[in-house]
Amino acid sequence: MSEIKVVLVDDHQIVRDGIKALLSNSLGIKIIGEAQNANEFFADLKKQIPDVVLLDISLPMMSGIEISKILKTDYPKIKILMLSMYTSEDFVFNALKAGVHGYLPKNTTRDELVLAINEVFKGNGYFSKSIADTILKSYVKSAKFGNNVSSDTVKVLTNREQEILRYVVEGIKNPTIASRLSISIRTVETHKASILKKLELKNTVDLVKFAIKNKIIEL
Amino acid sequence: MSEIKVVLVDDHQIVRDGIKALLSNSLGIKIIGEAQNANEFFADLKKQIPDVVLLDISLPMMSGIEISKILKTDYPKIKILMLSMYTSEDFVFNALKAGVHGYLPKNTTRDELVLAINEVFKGNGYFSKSIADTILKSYVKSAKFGNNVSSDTVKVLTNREQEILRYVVEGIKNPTIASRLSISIRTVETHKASILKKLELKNTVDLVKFAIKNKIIEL
DNA sequence: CTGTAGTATAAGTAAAACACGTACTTAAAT
DNA sequence: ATTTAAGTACGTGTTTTACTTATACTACAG
Repeated sequence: MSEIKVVLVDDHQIVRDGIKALLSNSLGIKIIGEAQNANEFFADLKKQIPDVVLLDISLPMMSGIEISKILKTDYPKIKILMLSMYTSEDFVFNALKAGVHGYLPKNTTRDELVLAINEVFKGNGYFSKSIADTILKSYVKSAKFGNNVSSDTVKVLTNREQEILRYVVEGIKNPTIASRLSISIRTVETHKASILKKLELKNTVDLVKFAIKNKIIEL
Repeated sequence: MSEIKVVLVDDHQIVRDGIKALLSNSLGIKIIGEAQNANEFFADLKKQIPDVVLLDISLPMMSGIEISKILKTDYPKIKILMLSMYTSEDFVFNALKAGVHGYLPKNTTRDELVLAINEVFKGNGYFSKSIADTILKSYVKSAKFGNNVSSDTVKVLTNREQEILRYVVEGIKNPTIASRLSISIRTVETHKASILKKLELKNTVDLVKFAIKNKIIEL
C-alpha cells in the first residue's frame, strides 16, 4: 500500500513544524505540502491532491470550517482531519456539519494523530476522547432536556381556551374556528386574547412557538 | 468507604445469576436484592434503597424505560445502569431521555461492568464503547443531515425574502418591519406573499413551523 | 342568600394582514 | 437587440385580527 499523502494547513509555523516533527518517522504517512491559509492551500490543490488534509479550525481570512465546506463539494475524496485548540460543542458541531471526518485537539499525542490519519484515510470517522465526550454530553443533554418542557403550563388555560389554542396553532383562521365551534368570531378573539394574556405572550407567532415547545403540535 | 449497594432487575434467572457470578468477588460492590419485574422491584424498594440499580430494558409488564422514569421522580438518588441486548439508537435515546446514568450491552465484560457501576455511583455517566459509538454516529449524522435542510430549502428565497422571513418569524409585525427596512408596508406584504408561495405554505403559522424546522429560529 | 371569581359569550373601533393589480430594474435567453 | 423572467417596490380595497368593554351563567365561600 502506498503512503498516505497529507497536507498541513495552519497559520502558525511552529504548529506546522511540530506536526511535521511528530510525523517525521511515521511509516505510511507523507507530508506532501503545507499552507498558511486558504489561498495558499487552494493554490496548492491545483498542483497536487492529498489524501488527507490536517486543517486548523481558526485561520485568518477563511476558517477551517469554510474550507471544509468547499472541499466537500469540490474535492469530496479528500479526507478532512480538523485540528483545534477548542473542544467546545459549538466548534465540534459546526465542524461535523461542515463534513469533517475527524476532529482532534491540538494537544494530541503522536500515536493518536497517526491513528486518526489512518482512520480517516480508511473512510472512518475519528474523534479524540475529549471530543467524543463533548458529543456524548451534548447528546445526553438533548435527550434528557431537549423536549419535555411538560404540559403543566397549558393547564392554566380553560378547556375552551385549550381547544381554541389547538385550532389557532394549526393555522386555522378565527372565522373558520368560529363557524366550526358555532360561536361568534368575537368570542374566538376573546379566548385568544385571554390565552395570550395568561401565557404572557405577545402574538400568534409566539403562540406557535409555545405550542411546539409544549408538544401541543408536532413539527 | 462503604460498599455500593446494587439491586438487579431482570426477568431471566440465568442473567441474574450470571451477573451475580460476575460481581461475586468484586470488592466494594454488594448485591442487596434482585427482582424479576417492576412490581417485585418497587416492593423491595420500600424495604431497602440501593445506590445503583442494574436494569434490564425489556421486561414483562413494565419496561426498564418506564421504571427509570418513575425512579427519576420518586427516588432521584438511585443511579440507573441500563442493561440491554440492543444497542440501536432508538433504545439508547429513549433510555437517556428517561434519565439513565449508564447503558451497557449484555455481552459486557466483568471489568467494564464493575467500572460502570463505580462510575454511575460517583454520579458520572457511563456508556460502553458500542453505545458511545451509536451515539456518536447519530450525532454526526444529525449534525451532517438532520438540521440543515435550511441551507437548501431556504435558498429558493432571495436575500430580501430571507431577511423578511427572519423578521416575520420573530413575531415582528409588518409595519415595524417596513419602518426598520425603510420600505412600504405593501412591499413587506408582497415579499411575505412570495415567501409563502415559494415554500408552498398557507399562512404565518406555517411559516413559523417552517422556520423552526429549518433552524432559522430557535425555540 | 349573596358577593365574588371563573368561564363563555359578544359588539365596536382601530390596526394589521391580505388579495390584486401595477411598475421599475436587472440579468439571462433568444 | 429584444424578449422573458425574477426581484423589488407601492397603492387600493377588503378581510381579518387586536384591543377594549360588557353581559350572562355557574360554582362556591362567607
